Amino acid sequence: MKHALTTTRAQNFAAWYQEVIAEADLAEESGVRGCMVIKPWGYGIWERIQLLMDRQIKAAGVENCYFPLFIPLSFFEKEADHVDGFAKEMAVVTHHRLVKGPRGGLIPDPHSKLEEPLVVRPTSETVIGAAMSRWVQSWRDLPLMVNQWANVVRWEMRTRMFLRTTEFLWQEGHTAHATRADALAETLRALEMYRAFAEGPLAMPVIAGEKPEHERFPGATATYSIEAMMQDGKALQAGTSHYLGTGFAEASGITYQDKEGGIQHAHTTSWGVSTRMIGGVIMTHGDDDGLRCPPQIAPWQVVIVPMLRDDEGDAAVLDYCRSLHRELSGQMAFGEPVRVLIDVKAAKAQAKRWSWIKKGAPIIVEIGPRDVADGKAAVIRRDRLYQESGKLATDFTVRGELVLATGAMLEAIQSALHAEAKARLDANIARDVPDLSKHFKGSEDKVVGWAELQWARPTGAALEKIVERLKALKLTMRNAPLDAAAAEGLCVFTGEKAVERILVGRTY
RNA sequence: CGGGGAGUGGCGCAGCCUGGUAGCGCAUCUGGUUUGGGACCAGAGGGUCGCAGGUUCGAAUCCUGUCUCCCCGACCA
Repeated sequence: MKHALTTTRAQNFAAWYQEVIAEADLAEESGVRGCMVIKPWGYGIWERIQLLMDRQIKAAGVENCYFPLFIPLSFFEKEADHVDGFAKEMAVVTHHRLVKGPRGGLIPDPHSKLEEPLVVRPTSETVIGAAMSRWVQSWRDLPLMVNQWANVVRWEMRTRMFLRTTEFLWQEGHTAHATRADALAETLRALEMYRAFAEGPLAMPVIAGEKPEHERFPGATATYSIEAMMQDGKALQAGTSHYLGTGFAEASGITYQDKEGGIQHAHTTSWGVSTRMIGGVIMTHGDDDGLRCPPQIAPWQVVIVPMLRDDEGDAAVLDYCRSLHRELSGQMAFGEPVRVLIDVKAAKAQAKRWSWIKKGAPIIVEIGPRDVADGKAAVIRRDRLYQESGKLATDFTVRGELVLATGAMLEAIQSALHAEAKARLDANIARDVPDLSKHFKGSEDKVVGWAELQWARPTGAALEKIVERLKALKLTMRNAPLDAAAAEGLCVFTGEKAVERILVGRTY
């Protein structure tokens, strides 16, 4: 069977990933280190993610706002762990004007040097904390819950499109609460929102759990994540939610007067998901013909491709497409009107078909003169592209039947993608692993997945030793699943009594 | 940042060692024949070789610097 991509997942997963991004027109290199241009199809997916996530955020009573891109350096110096975590990856603005340099070209004007350098935000706890300190006076001001959709910059050593870019787009929620219990509840509420979002609109099964101590967000008291398994068995951290304790409140002076008249520090949280999720969707649902975009986040769910012949028959084909477009757009899927596009681009029908296959449009409908005559439509479902014979599975359906079936078909595609990924996740978590190095041997070339281990959760030097041991096997601890069974055996690392179960695996 | 590889029409590459002002495939455009698994034939357009210096009569080719990309490590949403 001939596939649309030249590199298959089995041959070279990393090269395949890049080819999908290029061939599906999701993004391209920009010429600026680690920064990408997100193209319309890729950005359209992000807009769908934004729209659906934003509804969830608002439904939880969190309000959107916007904070500055530039953060005074001194803000970062207030929280010691936070600085340590981010210091080595900051973009810093030191000047505000350019002048002609001695050797031609432009250089920063020495006279325009800033009194205090500005950092391009890598995350906004510090600025938002400063605002919260002004906004919060009384227990009546709590909880204070805000969110912003923004870009952030982290100067990473090594970048990969969508997965780790120097600049990325995300959503960051920041909340302040009166008590630890309230803040923890909000942290877990956000985590559950992410879990449900990944499993729903993204059709991407994940494990929600708590990060071990050494994997926490800089400055956090507790960090939770959702972890997705890519088709090569590696883990992708697809969202995080942090309980920040009172550390940031102390650093920023977020205090309130309680009912008894005493002054208290607020308990804060932060939580975010980013454009990385698109990378996760690619590596979860992509196949050797490109992306398979889950219908809920597909910018276009149904693409009608007219088969035009540059003759007098074209007008009838286009008319037919337009009325079909009207009928399909009147259908509902996932509680929203179906998003339908007629691809009228002046390109050959076959070329258009393959471009939409590579982009992963869930349903492709081809209309030629024969369909107009028969009152039918040729339907291709992206999740089941081929027949057993290896031929494209094109279903010639009566037009009216297609219209009525479309909503259910989109929902079926969404479920099928999720079920496929869920089966893979479940099949690749090993629960009885006596010998880690043996188990993960060759995991670079074959899918090994993760191991769920019982451990004693030691701290300090004992933990460091375990981390080093895992590192030698290229493994990291992902999270301790919230819904895991209680530990009942001995720690695989120390032999002590185990206190929880933790996932380990290779990661992106 | 350390080790390795690479930047040549939109994309993928050859040419570089042994300097003499660019070539191939795909894509694009035009015309014709085609048309439900990525059509065929004929013709045409498009690059000064990542960028900046240097050596030379002459640089894609040699030298230096620099930027970017890919792979491996350290770092990470």
